[in-house]
Parts: sequence; structure tokens; C-alpha cells
Amino acid sequence: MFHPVSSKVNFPQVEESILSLWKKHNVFERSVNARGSGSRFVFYEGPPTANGSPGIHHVLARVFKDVIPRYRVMKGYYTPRIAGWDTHGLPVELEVERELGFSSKADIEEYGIDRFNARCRQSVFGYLKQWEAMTERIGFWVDLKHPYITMDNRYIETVWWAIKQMWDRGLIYQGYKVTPHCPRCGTSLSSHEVALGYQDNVEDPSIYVKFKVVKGLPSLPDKPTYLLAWTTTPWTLPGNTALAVAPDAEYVVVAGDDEYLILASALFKQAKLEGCEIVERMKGSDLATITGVNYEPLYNPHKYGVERSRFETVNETGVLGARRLKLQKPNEKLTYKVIATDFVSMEEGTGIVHVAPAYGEVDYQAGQDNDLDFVHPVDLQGIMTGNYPFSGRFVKDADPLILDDLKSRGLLFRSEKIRHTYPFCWRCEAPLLYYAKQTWYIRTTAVKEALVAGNDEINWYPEHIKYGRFGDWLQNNVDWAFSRERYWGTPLPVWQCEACGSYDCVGGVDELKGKAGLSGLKEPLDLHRPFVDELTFTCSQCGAKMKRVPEVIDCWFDSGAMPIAQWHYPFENDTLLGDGRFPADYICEAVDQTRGWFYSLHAISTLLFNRPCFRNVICLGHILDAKGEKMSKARGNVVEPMAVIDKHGADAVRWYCLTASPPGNVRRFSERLVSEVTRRFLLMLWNVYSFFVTYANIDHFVPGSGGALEESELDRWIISELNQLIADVDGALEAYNPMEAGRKIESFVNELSNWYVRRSRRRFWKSESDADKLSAYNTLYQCLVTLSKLLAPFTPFLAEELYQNLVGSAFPEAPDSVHLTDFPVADVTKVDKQLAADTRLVMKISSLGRAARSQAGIKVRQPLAHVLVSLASNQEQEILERLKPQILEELNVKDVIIRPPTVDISVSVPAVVIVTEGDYSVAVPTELSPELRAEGLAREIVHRLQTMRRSSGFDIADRIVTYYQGEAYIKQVMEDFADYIKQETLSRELVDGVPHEGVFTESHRLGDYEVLLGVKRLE
RNA sequence: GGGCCAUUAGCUCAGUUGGUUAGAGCGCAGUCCUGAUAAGACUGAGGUCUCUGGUUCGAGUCCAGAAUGGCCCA
Repeated sequence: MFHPVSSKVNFPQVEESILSLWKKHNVFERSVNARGSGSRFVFYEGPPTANGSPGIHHVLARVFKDVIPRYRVMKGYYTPRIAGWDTHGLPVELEVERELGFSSKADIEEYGIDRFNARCRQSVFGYLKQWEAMTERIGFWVDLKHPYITMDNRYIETVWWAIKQMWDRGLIYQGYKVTPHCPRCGTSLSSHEVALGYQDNVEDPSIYVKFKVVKGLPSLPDKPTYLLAWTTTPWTLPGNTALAVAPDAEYVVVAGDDEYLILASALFKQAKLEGCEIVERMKGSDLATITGVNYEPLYNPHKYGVERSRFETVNETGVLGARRLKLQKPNEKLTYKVIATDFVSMEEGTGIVHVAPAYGEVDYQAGQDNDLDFVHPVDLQGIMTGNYPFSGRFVKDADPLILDDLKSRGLLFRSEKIRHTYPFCWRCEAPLLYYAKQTWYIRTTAVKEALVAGNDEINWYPEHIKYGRFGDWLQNNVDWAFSRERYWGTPLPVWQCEACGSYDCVGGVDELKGKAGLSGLKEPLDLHRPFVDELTFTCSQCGAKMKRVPEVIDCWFDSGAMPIAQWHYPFENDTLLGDGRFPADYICEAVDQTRGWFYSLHAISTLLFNRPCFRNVICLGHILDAKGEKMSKARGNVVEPMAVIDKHGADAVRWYCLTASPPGNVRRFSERLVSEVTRRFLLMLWNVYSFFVTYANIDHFVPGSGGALEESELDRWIISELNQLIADVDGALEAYNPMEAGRKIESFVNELSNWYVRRSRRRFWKSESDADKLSAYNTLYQCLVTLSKLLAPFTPFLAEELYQNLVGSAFPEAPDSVHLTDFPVADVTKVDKQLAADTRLVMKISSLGRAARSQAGIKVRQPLAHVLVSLASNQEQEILERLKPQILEELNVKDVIIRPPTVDISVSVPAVVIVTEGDYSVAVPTELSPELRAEGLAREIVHRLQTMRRSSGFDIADRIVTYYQGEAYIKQVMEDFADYIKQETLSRELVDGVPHEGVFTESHRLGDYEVLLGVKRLE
């Protein structure tokens, strides 16, 4: 006996009991360990940060992360899955700062780095319970008991080892580079972080500034001459040390009332100067070389208490290419020059570009190439230094004051506003400022070819990411600025000598402990700041004291090192690279990780081992709300995932995530869509399951009984479809395409429910337990059991429920969970393509026939003498001839008359309704004989009695006595069709007469006749 | 400014290499079926396949350009 299954189901409730079953029987661990001898399938978990509650996009990712490994386990692969937590980085610090009400790094230092980091350590798992609960509830199987945690000493030690490997190969250097700097967080942002914070339509000043040429042009000495330049960042003007022109472009000198202005002729009109007279033309290269076209600084740094320096190159081991700035002496008569470069745009501005080497990447490069001065009157908080009229102000606030100042000095030609895209800090939304700063870099450009070549070996889903977004990113690779001037992160393991300035990189704890003259060591060891800052040792070069540099590293480096750091390689597990645990077969994250984790994984792996560390990656699109808008707290449209799961169940959410749309597309999410999935798919499957169990129990069906099966055509058909389905699902999952696999399952369940079960109903109902009935049971049983296995990776709860009841209760020796079974193997010999096509033909004709009946207004319950059918080919005629019985049943007709394709059936018989689709036509006669009418009435009576049985709460198998009272015609029909009516309604007898008390009665109108019907249950 | 993706019914999505009249589910209106009943079947309304050009005997599909949205880069 199977456990009775009601057609009414509460999925969340079923799932809860499955969860406790898994827990009780330790199913996840066993599913992994049972495959211990199989080949490894390696999954890498991209570690989330647990300092915020998980969102629906996390659920999406975890569902996709789960489905493939579950499939692999069932295919016999040994597939351990290790959870991971990302614990370092600015997000964590910002959260703690918010809690403490801090607004700057000074607040943190005052509070104490030790206390601050202790709070970070605590904060980072603030939502761990929620994360674990969500992970468990949705059935994402991953080892949460032994996760890798990026802040653990052992994890950090591996990260140090990795950095040391790169250091030894000269791949780490400290350089000045212009980096996007967040003035509030006080740190540089990596380019992948910058990418997170662009905002459109930002309003900024758009100003034209006049730079006075020192002596005027030799040919035009009568009036002062100005170079006209354009900028949107007035605050960078004090840092101006050159003006750049395009060497091949034409420049013009135009005459104003009491001045000459120089600008590119191409931008002459755009600067609204077309009314002015052009007095001279010259090439940009001439402008740059003409003696005397030096200009006066807008702000001579020496007058405002600001330093001026120039670059010089130094070479040291490990710090290749480092540059130092050499301080210059004050010069009251300072002038700057015009340079010719290749970056001057003729699209906007004046063709003369303001160059401030401290504040732009190209500016900085131009400064190096042209020995320009370097002036940097802005501190790390974005405050103007020196004693300008606008000193002490935040740069953006200084802008209007600078304009006022220039205007009062007659140097502002024009001032407007512009709307453009500008980057902001992705966490705190402060505008980013481009600064030349000393930062530690990883020279990823040195392995660019290997990065690109490695990408060739990776399978991307969707494929366009490979040579699109990710490939482009690799092609445009720049060195990785990976140091952060922050507190809560993996400390950069570089020590510098206080005296001689030489560096040492430490690659492990033992190495550190072995350093001569080590002091400051405390146990238990904590590799974080400030404790690691207190560790000093003796300089091997000069014997003075080595102190750690202050920086920590980008947390993307942490997570990107997880392939080795989760194993504490090479300090433990040193066979990792050769024993199958590296690289990953599968990873999966959202598309924003292209420049995040996907990149840091790939970069670190390539730098260390010169090979990629993942083979297949599913890259998920982002989730939008029901209206297609981005979910955000501000909009208040964030979907709380647990609420949806509690209401509809995890399987519904999983199935929606997996099948609703291609994984790489953006997708809309709403509770409504999840509930649709439940109705359309889960409930339909459940109904088939419930139907099966109900009748199997009535008939005491025992799975596998009955020896060789006498399969009907219908059985052979669904078994053929089933085996085709197995092959399709297997192939799609093998190809990392759960959506396709899921949709195939959906259409199979639809066929199973709406054709196989519907067509087979009478076989289950009939009283005698013959071979045909047994075959039907065995066939449906096989379909359901196979479905439970096919569905196990997708909807593990529902799959388990089916399996437990269908298999667990019948085969005590079977594995005690569907997740411990093998994935079904398709028996291709059972796939009958011809039969599939034949059945499609029957479906087609039935559908047309129903349409014709519908149009003729004749219920299917009313038998008809025949239908006329016209087909596409003679071959199909033969097929349909064979499958006639099915059509007879489906359409409730006594005969099917098949006409050759060449005969127009509309003229062959009068009084018909015809429905045609393509080459297929079905015609039904509208005339009814008295015999057919009587039979129709009998069926109508049966129908009414069935409904009465149900509404009076009888069980399906209850025997009854039926009473009837009506006119002569009714009595005649009741007598003529007595056997039929008794059989259909399980009536022991049909009693003509007034029902006595205790009988459920109803009066019915059947066409022109009145009848009183009564039913009474027999004990 | 550049790149990638998307745009098909009111909504969510299919549409293989170009080939009759562009499909499904949901929703809506109606009919039917029902011993799966909080399902199911059928019919109907609902489409300038975002737009403009081009290639072709033939374009939702291929090419070019544009628009809108999303993501990314600068």
C-alpha cells in the first residue's frame, strides 16, 4: 500500500517534512560519500558576504549552483560541495562604520583598529543564520558545517603564499597610478568596483578657461593672447601643469576686442566664436614648438603654499618601475608649456586640453612622457589644501568658488552646465576623484596572453560572454591595483626597512616566525591588523627594523584565491593540483561577477599556475521586479525570498528560476509568476501522482508484479516518450542547460497527464484486474518513478516525496532517498519515433474533432454515428486506420470514415460541421438518430449520478443503490441501459420509485425531461 | 563616447539551418468535459514580430542603421 495522497496539497508543508527526513537520514553527506569511488566533479562556491539578508537573486544563484552538482551525483560523480563566506572588505567596514556613526578613517583610528576589526569580525556573520536558513530551505546542498572563511588565519596564509609567488617573479610592484579614489572611504577602488557605481545625467560645470600666453605670439604682439581650454572639473585647474594640442589639427587665432584667443578650427563654431575674425592659422605641432607659447599658470603653486614636484625613476627588486617625485624649488616666474599628444579630442571642448598629471590617467602618462610638473593640492578626503581662496573645501564645493575667482581675474571665457555619466563610490555614493596615488599593483598585463588563451578553454553559458564581455575585459587588461588603505582585510604581507627602504614579502606563518629578530608576536596568532602591524624583524640588508606597509588587499583577491585557499594549499593538501580537486568543473554566479569573482579567479589561477581554474560557468542575468525595474530598497520593490518560499514552496521557486527564461537573460520576478508555475506544472504532476496512488491502492497494485507485461500501444507510446525524455534531459544537463531539460520535462508531464492518463482512465477503473490493467499501472508507475529521478536535481522535495511513497514503501531494499539513486539511463530501443508521430496524428485528429463538435454544439457525451476524416497522405490513412479505436473513444463516435486526401469531404455528406487545419479536416454530422439520443441521455444520467456521488461525499469505491422517478422515456432509457449505468456508477441496483429517507436526492432536467434521482451508500 | 544582451498577444516566454495562415502558458469572454475537480479540453477576442532601409523568389529569422530597456566599459 502507498500512503494515500490527496489531490489537495500544501507544498511548503510537504517540503518541511522532507527536510527533516534528509536531516534525520543524513542524506546530503551520504549522497556525496556514496560516490567516493567515482571521478570527481568539482564545484566552487563563490562566497557571499553574510552581513546582509539574502535576496531573491541569491536564491536564483543558489538554485543554479545546486542543480548541476545534484545531477552529477546521480551520474556517479564524487561531488563534495564546500560552502564559503567572504568576510573582508569595505562593505563590512562600512556597515560597522554606520553602526558606530563614523564618517571618516580618523574616527576609526581614534576608536582603535583592534576594536574596529573585532566588530567587523562580529558583523560579518550578522546574517549568517538567515543565510543558512535560506540555503537549507531551498535545498541548496552544500557543506555548511565546514565552510571556508576568508578571514581565517589558514585562509590568509594561503593568500600570502600566493602573493609571495607573484612577488618572487616581480609581478608585484608599487607605483604611482591615477586611480579612482573615494574621498569618503579614503581608498582606491578597483576598476570592477568603479564599474558598480556609474551614474548617468550627473550635472557638472562645463567651462572654457583662458590661459595667458607669456609674451603673446611673435606675429601678434599688440594684444594679450590666450589659449582657450575646456574642462568639467574646475577643481583640477590648480593642478594644471600643461596644455595639450593635437599635432596634426589646425588651430586658429581669433581677434577679440582686446585679446587674441587660440583654439582648434574644428571647434571654432562650437565655442560660439564664428562672428570673430580669424587672424592666423597654424598646425598644432607648430603651436607646441613656437618659442614663447609658454603660458602663465592659473595658480602658481608656490604662491598658495603647495608643493611642486617632478618624476624620477628608481629601480628596486620587487618594486619594478617605481617612480619617486622630486621636489622642485619655488619659482615665482613659473610658466608651463604646450605639448602635442594623441589624446586630444576634436569632438568637444576647444581642441586644447587642460593637463593635470595628478588627476587623470592620460594626464599622468603625458606628465611622465613630457617631464611635466606634478601639483596635487587635494588631500585624501577630497579637501583642497594650500591657501587658495577655496582651500578647506571639498573639491566639488570648491568648483563654484574657483569659477568666481577666475571670473574676477578675467580668465573665465564661458561657464555652462553639462549632463554626463560620472562614477560614484558603489557603497557610499561619494563622487570618485581620479588621483595619482602610490598603490600596489599586480602586473596582470604580463600574463595577458595566457589570460586570453586560458579563456579559450572555458565554456561560457551564455556563450556570448566568452568573447564578449569577459573576452573584451581580458583584451583590455590593465594591471590590478590590489592594495587598499583600509583596516579589515587580508594584510599585504610586505615589510619595509625603516632605514634602507628595502622590501621583503612574507609567504607564510612559519616563514614569518623564522625571521631574524622577530618581535611583537602574540599567541594566539591573528594575522589581521593591528596585530600584524606590530610584528617587526631585522632587515637582511642593513640590520635595521622592518615594519609592515600599512595596506590591506582587495577582497576580490581573497575570493579569487579560494581554489587553493579553501584547502590551505600548499601548507596542507599539497597534492591539490594533481588529484582532481583543481580546476573546478562548474561555477555559477551572476553576470556582474565578470569583472569580479570570475576575473579574480581567472587572474590568480593564471598568474600562479598558468591555467584556468574553472571549465564551465553559468553566468546568470539580473533579476528585475514585475514591472521590469531594478529591485532596490529605495524603490521598495525588493522581493523577500523567504516569504515567497513559505507561501509557494522551494520547489516552485526553484522550478521557476530554472525554467522560466534562459539563465543569462534579465528576468522579471514576482510571486504571481511563481504561483503560475505551481499550478501549471507542480500541481499537474501532483494530480497524476494522486490519481495513481488512489487507484493503485484500491486495486492493491504491487509494483513489479505480473511478470511480462502486455503493453498496449498507449503504454508503448508513453514509455517511448519517457525514454526520449531521459535522453533529452540527460543531454541538456550534460550541456549545462537546465532550462531546456526542465521544459522537456514540463511537456512530458503535460502529455502524461492530458493524454496518457486521460486515455487510460477506463483501464484503471474497470473492475477486473487483468493484464491490461496491470500493464497500465506498471507503465504509469514507471513514468512517475522515473520522473522523480529526473526531477531530483530540479525539485528535490517533490521528487523525494514521489520516491518515498512510490519506491520506499514498495522496495525496502532500495536506496532510502531519490538523491541516492542513479540517474535514469535511456533505453533507446524503447524509443519508437513512428509511434510518436502516429500518436501526434491521433491527437491532431482528436483535437480537430473536438473543435468540430464544439462548433456543432454537440457535447462529447452525446455519441455520434461517425466522423469523416481527411488526411495529408495515403500513408497517414493506413496509420489512422490502425489507430481508429483511439479516435472512437476520444470523440465518442461509432465509426471513423477516412476519406482519401483528394476527396473534398464537405460535398460528400450533407449536414456536417467541418474543421480544417492545414491538410487535415474532420467533419461531424449534426443529425442524431433516436438510438444515439437515448445513449446520450444514459450517459447524461451517469454523469449526474457521478456528481451526486461526489457531492454526497461517497468514496470512489463505495457501492450504492440508485433511485429514479420520471416519465416513461426516462424509465425506458434506465431499463435499456441498466447494465451500463450500474457499472459506471457502481450501483448494485436501479430502483424505480420514490426514494425513502436517508437517500440523497436531486431533481434534474435532461433536455425535455424531468427526473428525480437518488443515491444511497451501501454498507 | 564604446561594447554586449534584449525587444514577438494585456502578462511570462517559444520560434531549430530564411519557406504555407507566427505559437504556448497565464489572464479575459464563452462552450464543454470531469470517478485527477483549487485540475482538464475546445472556441473566441487579442500581433504593423520596436522602427527604417537592404539582401532574397521569399525575412520574426540574415545585413546595416535607429529607438527603447538592461548590463558592462570609458
